[in-house]
Amino acid sequence: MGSRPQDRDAAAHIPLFPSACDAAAKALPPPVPNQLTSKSKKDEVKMELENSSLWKQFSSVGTEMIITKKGRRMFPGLKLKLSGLNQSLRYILLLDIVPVDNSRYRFQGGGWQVVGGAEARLPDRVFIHPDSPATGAHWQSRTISFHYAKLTNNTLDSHGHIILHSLHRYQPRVHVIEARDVLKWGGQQHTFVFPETQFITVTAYQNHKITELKINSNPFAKGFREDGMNNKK
DNA sequence: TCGACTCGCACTTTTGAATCGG
DNA sequence: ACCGATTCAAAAGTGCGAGTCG
Repeated sequence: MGSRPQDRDAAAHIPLFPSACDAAAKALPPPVPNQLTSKSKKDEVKMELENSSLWKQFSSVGTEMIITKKGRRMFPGLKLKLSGLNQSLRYILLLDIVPVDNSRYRFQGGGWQVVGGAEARLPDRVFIHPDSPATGAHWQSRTISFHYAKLTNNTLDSHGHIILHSLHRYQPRVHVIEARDVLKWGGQQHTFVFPETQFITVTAYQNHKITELKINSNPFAKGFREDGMNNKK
C-alpha cells in the first residue's frame, strides 16, 4: 500500500458536508426529476460506468443487494468516469436510490415474482460523495467510486445511510450539481442512470447464482471460494 | 408453521500508526 | 528534519448458519 498519490490533492476540495445526512437532503433542490438525463444536455457532460461489464453480469442473473441494520455496502460498487465538466468550476456529486415500481417481490420458482404492493415510500436520503465539492479537474482526473455508501433496512437509522425496504426493486442515480458558490447549489444539474445497476434488496441472498457471483468477484468473500483456504473436507 | 430477519463466527482486505533506512 | 518503504495490529467488509421473530 504505502503512498497514495491521490491523497495529495485531496486538499484541493473543501469537505463541507457530511457524507450523507437528512439535513443535506433537505437543503438540496428536490431530488432531480427524471427528465434530466445524460443525453438531454447539449453541453455534453458525460458519465461512464467503468465496471459496467461486472454489473451486467449480475444484472443478467438478477442483482440482489444485502441490506442490514448497521448498513451494508453495495457490491458491485459504482465506479464512474466523468467528462465534459468545466475544469475549474466546483461540483457536488450525489447518489440516491429510487424505487423502480410499486411492488414487493418474492423469490420463488427460480425467479422473482410480484407478491403485493410496495411499502410506503420513505423520506429520500442522498449520499454525498466525500470529495464534494471539488473541481471538474478533480472529478475528471480519477475513477469516481461510491463504495462508501451503505444501505440499511433500519427506518430509524441515524448514521445517514440510505434507507430501503427489503424485497423491493431499486435504481441508483448519480447527480452532478454545479456549485459556483459553495453555499449556493443552484447551478446546472445532470442526472445519470445506468439500467444495469438496478437491483432487488434482500436480507439474505435468494438466488444461489448471485451468491456465487458475489463470492467469486468480491475480495472480502474470498474465504468462501471453493479453491480458497476454506474447503475443509 | 414458515418466510423474513438477526447475530456471532471464521475468513478476508483495508486502514493507519509506528518503525526503519537513506 | 524529511521522505518513502515496510511492518504489524486493529478495524472493517464478506457469506454462512443457527436461532429469533411475527
